[in-house]
Amino acid sequence: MSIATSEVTNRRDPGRTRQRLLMAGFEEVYRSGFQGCDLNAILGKAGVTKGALYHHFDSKDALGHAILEDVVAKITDDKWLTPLRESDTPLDTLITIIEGTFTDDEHAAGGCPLNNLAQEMSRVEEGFRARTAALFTTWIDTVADALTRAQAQGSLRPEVDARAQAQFVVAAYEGYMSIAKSLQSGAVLEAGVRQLVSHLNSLRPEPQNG
Amino acid sequence: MSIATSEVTNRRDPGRTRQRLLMAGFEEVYRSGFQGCDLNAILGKAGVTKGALYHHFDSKDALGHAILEDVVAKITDDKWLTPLRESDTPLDTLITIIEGTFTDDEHAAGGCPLNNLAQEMSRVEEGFRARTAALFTTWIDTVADALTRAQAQGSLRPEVDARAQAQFVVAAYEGYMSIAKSLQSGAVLEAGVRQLVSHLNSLRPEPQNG
DNA sequence: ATTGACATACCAACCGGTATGTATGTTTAT
DNA sequence: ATAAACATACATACCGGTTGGTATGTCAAT
Repeated sequence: MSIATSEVTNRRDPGRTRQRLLMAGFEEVYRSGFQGCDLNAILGKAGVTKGALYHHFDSKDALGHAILEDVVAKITDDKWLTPLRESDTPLDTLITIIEGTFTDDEHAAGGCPLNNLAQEMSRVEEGFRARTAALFTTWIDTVADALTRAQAQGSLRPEVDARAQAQFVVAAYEGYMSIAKSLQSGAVLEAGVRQLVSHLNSLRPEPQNG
Repeated sequence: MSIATSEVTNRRDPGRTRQRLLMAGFEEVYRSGFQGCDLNAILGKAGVTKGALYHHFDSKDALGHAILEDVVAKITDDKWLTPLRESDTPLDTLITIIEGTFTDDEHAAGGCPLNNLAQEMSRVEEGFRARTAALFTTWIDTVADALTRAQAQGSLRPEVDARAQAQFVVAAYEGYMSIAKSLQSGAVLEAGVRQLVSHLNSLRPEPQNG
C-alpha cells in the first residue's frame, strides 16, 4: 500500500465532486428557487463541468432530489431530529431548539430551505412533493415522539394530543418562517419563537401544591 | 347615447381582455409557479394573443405583479378582510372564516396562492416580495384590528397582545396550508382549523359567576 | 384620421441535455 | 509482474427546443 492512498487531494475524487455539486446546488436553489436556478451557475460554483454533473446525476430533477435527501435532510436532522431523539428532557430540548432559531433579517429573508422547495415544487413534480412530504412527516413524528416521552415523564399534561401538538409546532414554525421571509423581518421570527415557547410552556402540568 | 354602450359582447373590450389574462395567468401560476409557467399557455387559456398581453402588460413580471395586486388581493379581501371589517362580532367572524377553509385534499394540494408566490419569488424579484409583504401586512393588520375591537367589546381578554395574536393566527394558518400542500392532506388542514379555533376560544374571558 | 386594441410573424438568447473525447483507476489474463 | 482490457470519472463542444420579448400589420371606435 502506498504512503497516501486517499487522503491527499486526488484529482479523481467522486465523493468530493458529488458533495461539491450538492452544496453548490443547494446554495443556488436556495437563492433562486429550483426552476429559477441555472445549472451552469451551479457548475461554476462547484468548480466542475457538465460532464461531471451528468455523470453523478441523471437530470436536473435528480440533482434536486438528491439535494433534498442529502443536504436538506441533514440540516433538519442536525437541528431538530438528533437532539430530540437523544434528549432526556424532550420538552426543554424542543424549546431550546426553537429558541436557537437565527432571528436576524438576513436569515429571515432566506426562509426555510425545506419549505421553499416544498411550496415551489410540490405541484410541479411529484418527486419533489414526495420527498418534502417525507421530510415533514419524519419531522412531525419525531416531535410527536418527544412530546409523548415528555408526557411519560410527567413534564407535559397527560390530556394533550401529542401528535396534534407536534403538527401544530411544525406548522406554526414554518408559518412564521414564511411570513418573516416575505417581510424580511427577523422581528417576526423572534415573535414567533416567543409565541411558540410560551405555548409549549402552557402545556406543562400545574405545579402541585402540598 | 346608443342603446347598448358596453353591455353587449364587443369584440374590442380591453377590460375584459385584461381580466381574462389575469385569470388565466393566475391559474397557470397557481399550477406551475411563476417561473415555471408558460406565457403561451396563459395566452391559450385566455384566448388572446401575445400582442394583447404585451399591450396590457410590460413584461411577464408586470403580469405577475398585477395578478398579486388584483386577483390574489381580491381573494383575501373577499374571504378575510371585508367580513372582518364589516363584522360586529369580530372574534366569531374570525372563527367562522377559519372554519370556512376548504379541507378536501384537492384544495389542500393547491396551497395558498399568496404564500405560493411569496415563497417562490420573494428572494428572486423584489417587486414580488414587496407586494406579497404588503398583502401579508394588510391581512395581519386587519385581523389585529378585529381582535382589538373584540377586546373593546369584552369578548377577548384585555391582557392579550392583539397584534401578536393576529400575527400568530396568520402564520399558523399559512403554516398548516404549507404542510397540507406538501402532504396533499385535507386532514392536516382540518386539524389546523380545529387547533386555531380552539386557541382563539381560549382567549375569551372567563365567564363571570354572580 | 388618428389613437387604442389587438393579431401575426418572428427573433434571439438562454439553458437543459447530449455526443464525444480523454485521463485515471481497476481488473484480468498470462 | 506486467500489460491488455475495461470501467469510472470527468472535460469540451455543441445542439435544438423552449420562451420571453419585439416589430409590424390590421381593425375598430371616436
